[in-house]
Amino acid sequence: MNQRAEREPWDPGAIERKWQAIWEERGTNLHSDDDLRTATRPFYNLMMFPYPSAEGLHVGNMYAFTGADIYGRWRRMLGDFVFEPIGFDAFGIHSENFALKKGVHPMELIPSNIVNFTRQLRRIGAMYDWNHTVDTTDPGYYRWTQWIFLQLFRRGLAEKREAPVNWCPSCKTVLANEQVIAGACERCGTPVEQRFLSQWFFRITDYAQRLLDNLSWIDWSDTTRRAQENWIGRREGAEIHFPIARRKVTDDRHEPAEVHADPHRITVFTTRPDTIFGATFMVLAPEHPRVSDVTTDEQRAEVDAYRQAAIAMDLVARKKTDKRKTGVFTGGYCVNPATGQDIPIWIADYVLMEYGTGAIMAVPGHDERDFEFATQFGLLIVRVIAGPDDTAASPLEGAYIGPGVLVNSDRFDGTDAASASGTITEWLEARSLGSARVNFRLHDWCISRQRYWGPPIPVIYCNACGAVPVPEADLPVVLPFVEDYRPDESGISPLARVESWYRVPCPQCGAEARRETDVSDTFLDSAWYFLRYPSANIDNAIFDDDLIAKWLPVDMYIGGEEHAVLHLLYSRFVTMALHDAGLLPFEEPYTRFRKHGLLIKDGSKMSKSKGNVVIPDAYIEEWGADCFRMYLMFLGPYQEGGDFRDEGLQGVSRFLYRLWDTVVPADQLGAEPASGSIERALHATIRKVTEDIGELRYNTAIAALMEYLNAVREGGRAANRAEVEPLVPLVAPFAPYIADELWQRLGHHQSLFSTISWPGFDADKAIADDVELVVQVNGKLRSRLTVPRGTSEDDVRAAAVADGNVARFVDGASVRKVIFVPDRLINIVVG
RNA sequence: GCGAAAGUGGCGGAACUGGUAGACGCGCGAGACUUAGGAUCUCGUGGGCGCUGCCCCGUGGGGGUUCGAGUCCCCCCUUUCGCACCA
Repeated sequence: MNQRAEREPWDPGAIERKWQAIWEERGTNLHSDDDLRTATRPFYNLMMFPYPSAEGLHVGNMYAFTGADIYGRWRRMLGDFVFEPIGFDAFGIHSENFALKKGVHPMELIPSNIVNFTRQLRRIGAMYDWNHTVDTTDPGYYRWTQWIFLQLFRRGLAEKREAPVNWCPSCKTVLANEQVIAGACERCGTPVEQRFLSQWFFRITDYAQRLLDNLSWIDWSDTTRRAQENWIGRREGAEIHFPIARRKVTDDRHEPAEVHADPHRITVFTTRPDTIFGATFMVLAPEHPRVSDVTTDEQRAEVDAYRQAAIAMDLVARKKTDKRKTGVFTGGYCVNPATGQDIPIWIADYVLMEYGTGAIMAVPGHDERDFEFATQFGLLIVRVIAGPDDTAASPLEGAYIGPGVLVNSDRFDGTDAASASGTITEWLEARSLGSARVNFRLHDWCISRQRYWGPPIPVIYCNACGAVPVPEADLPVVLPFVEDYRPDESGISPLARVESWYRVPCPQCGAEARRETDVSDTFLDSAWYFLRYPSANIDNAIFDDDLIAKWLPVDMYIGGEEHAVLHLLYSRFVTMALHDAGLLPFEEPYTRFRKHGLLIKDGSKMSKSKGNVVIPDAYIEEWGADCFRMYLMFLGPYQEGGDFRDEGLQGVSRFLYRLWDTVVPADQLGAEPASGSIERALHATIRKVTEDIGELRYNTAIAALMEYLNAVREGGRAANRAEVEPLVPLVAPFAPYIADELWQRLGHHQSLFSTISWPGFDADKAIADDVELVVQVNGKLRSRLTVPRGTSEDDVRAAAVADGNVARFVDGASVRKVIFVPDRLINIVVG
C-alpha cells in the first residue's frame, strides 16, 4: 500500500507566498513607533545596509543578510523584542559611476534600483521592519547628514584646508584613489597628477587615542579590532630639532667652512631616538615648507625640477615601495644635535609630508630605506648598534635592525639600544633639542567630493564673513537636479555650474555669497544611519531621545571585513563626537560586532571582472528561499566564508524534503513520548544548536539538525510527535517558511516568530548512561568498551585486559603505567 | 617588508580545555523499489596489505615535548587576507 501517494508534497514557492503575506498582515516583522517605545527586552540587530547597484542583490549580500537574520530570528524566538531594519546607502561614487555608464540620470536610476532591491530583499526571508527604513538620498535623511556636519563644524571638528588630490588632466576631474589604476586614470588612461585643492576635513585625529583605547573593551571580532589598531597606528618616539647650519660661501667648497648655528631649525619625528648618533643626513619631503630656505643657489635649479616632478606625480604611484629611490641634495646642512656635526639636507619623495613632520633624520646604518638611499648617493653610513656578534667597527652590508648595544654613541656607548630611547630623549629634552612625542598614522578624514551624487556640504562663502554654516532652519540644502552632472572643464563639482543654485545671500550679513559646491563623502551618510532607523519616521529631529535611550547602542552588528577600518571607524568617530556634544548617552555605537567571511566561487572571490558573481534569484526560484538560505549557512563556517557550489544545494534540499515528509501529515505522528537514545539525542541536539547559533557556528548547527533527523528516521521507523515537534523551531531561524508551515500543521496558531518558541533542554537528559571508552596500549587504539558512566579505573582496567585484542598486546610484557581518563579512555603502557 | 589567519579524503568541511581523525553534506560504488525521476530507500566509501586484521600508514614538510599531538613548542614551505617608502 502506497501511503506516499496520499501525501502532500512540499511546495516551497507556495509556502513562501503564504507566509510572507501572513507575517506582513500580522505585523510579525513590522513595528509601529509605539511598539518600539513600549518594547520590553529590546534587541537591536543590525546588518550593513547595501548600496543598491543596478545589477541587483548578489549572493554576497544575501550571505551577509541571512547570517544576521538568523541571529535576529533566534533572539526573537528566545523572547527578545528584535528590531531588524534595512535601508539603502544610495549616494556615492559607485552609484554615480554606474549612472554615467548607463546614461541614466541617478535621480531616475537609483529609485528604480531601490524598487528592484526591495523586491529581492522581501524574498530572502529576512524579517525586515519595512516601517523603519532609510534611504541616504532622501532629503528627509540627508538633511540630518548635513546637520551632523554643522554640529562638528560648531565644535571645531570640521575645517577647510588644502590637500593633495589625484587629478586627471584629460578628464579634468578629481579622482578617488580607487579610480587610479597603476598611476593612470581608469577611464582614459592618462597619467594622473597631484593637485592641491581646498577641502573639508573632519579632525578624527583628535580622537585617535580614544578610538584606540575603547578597542580594549568593545566586543568585536579580533581581526577587525586589530585592523583598526593598525590603521590608527599609534607610534611612540620623539620630536628632535636639528638647527639649520649656514655655510659661508668659500672658494673651495670641500674645505670645512665656518659653521654657526642658526636659531631656525627643522624638526623631525622618529621612533628610534636611540639611533640619533647614526643620523648622517636629513631628508625632507619635496613639499616641505622649508625646502627653499635651505637650498643653495647652486642647487636651486635641480631642487626645483625635482620638486615639481615629485609633486606632479600621482599619489598612488609615488607610494609604490618597489621603485628605486630618487632624491636631490639641497646644498644646505643642519646640525645633528647629538654629535654636533653638520649633516647634509636632501629632498626625496620617499619622505611623505603627511606623516610626522615631513622631515626625517636618516640613519642609514639601521633603517633599510635610508641605507638604500645612502648607498645610492654615496652618503656616510655609521653603525651605532652592535649586535651580539658585532663590534663598533663591524662593517654594515645592510641596515642592521636587530637588538644590540649602542656604539659610536659617545656617553651612551654600551647602553642597551631598546632601553636607550627614553634616556636619549630626556637628554635631548634637557637641552631643549627634542621631546617625547606620540604620532598616529591615522589622517584626518577628508569629506569633500568634487562630485554630483551626494549631499551638498552646508556652507556658504561670503567675502565679508568667510565660511558661514547654513542655519539649521534652512536645512536640507537640497541637491538640485542637474541634467548634465558630468565633471566639466572647470574641474570642480558639477554643482558649480548651477549659478541659480549656488548664488545665495550670506546668512549673516545678507551680502551676495556662494554655496559650497562640493558634496560630502558617502562614508558620512553611512556613519550614522543606525542612529536614524528607530526614528526613521520622525521629521522634526535627527532622532528621538527616548528611542535612542531604548534601542542604542546596537546590540549586534554583523558585516563584512572590508569595512573593518573606514566605515566602522568613521561611525565610531561620529558617535563619539555626538556624545561629546551631549546628543548621545554612549560613545561606542556597536556593543558587539562580528565579521562574516567571504564567499568564494571556483577558487576565487566573486567579482564582476571574473564573471563569477552569483545572483540569488534563479536559485531561490529553483530551490526555494529556505533551501538557499540554509545552504549558504551550511557551506562553511560563517565567520570565515566558504566555497559556493551548485551541487551543495542538493543535500540541504534533501534534508528539508525529509523533514517535511517526517512531519506531514501531522495527525499520523505517533503519540509516544521521546525515550531512550532518541530522547538523549534530542536534548543534546537542542543544546548544540543553541550554543552554535549563539556563536554564529551555523554550519555545525545544521549538521547537528541533519544528524538528529537521520536518527529519528533510522530504519524507516514511524516518528513520534514528541521527537519531531521540537525540531521545527530549531530549523526555523535557517528555514523560516517551512518551519512556520510545519508548526501550523502541528496545530499551533501562532507564528514561531511571534511567541517565545525556542525549545529548552535538560542537560541531564542529554547525557547517555553508558559511554564508549577507548582502550589504548602504548597510545594506540586496541579496543573499545561500553561501560556505565562513571565506571571506576579498576573496573575498566579489569574489563580492558580481559579483551582478547588488548591481551594480545599486553600479555608477556610488564605494565609500567596506566593512564585513566574517566568516561573517556584507558591507556596501558607496557615496556 | 609588517601584521593576521589558515594548510585535514575525490570535493565543501567536522574534531570541547592534548584523549576514537574524517561528524554533516556533495560526489562516487553496490543493491532495492519503480511504466524512468534533478527521484526515493538501504549498505559501502582516507590509503595500503599477506584484504574481513578493530593489522600497518595517515591531518603541508622536518625536528621536539608527552603515556598519548590535527591540536602544544622550534625550524621550513605554501596559500589567503589586511596594512604598506608611516621614519
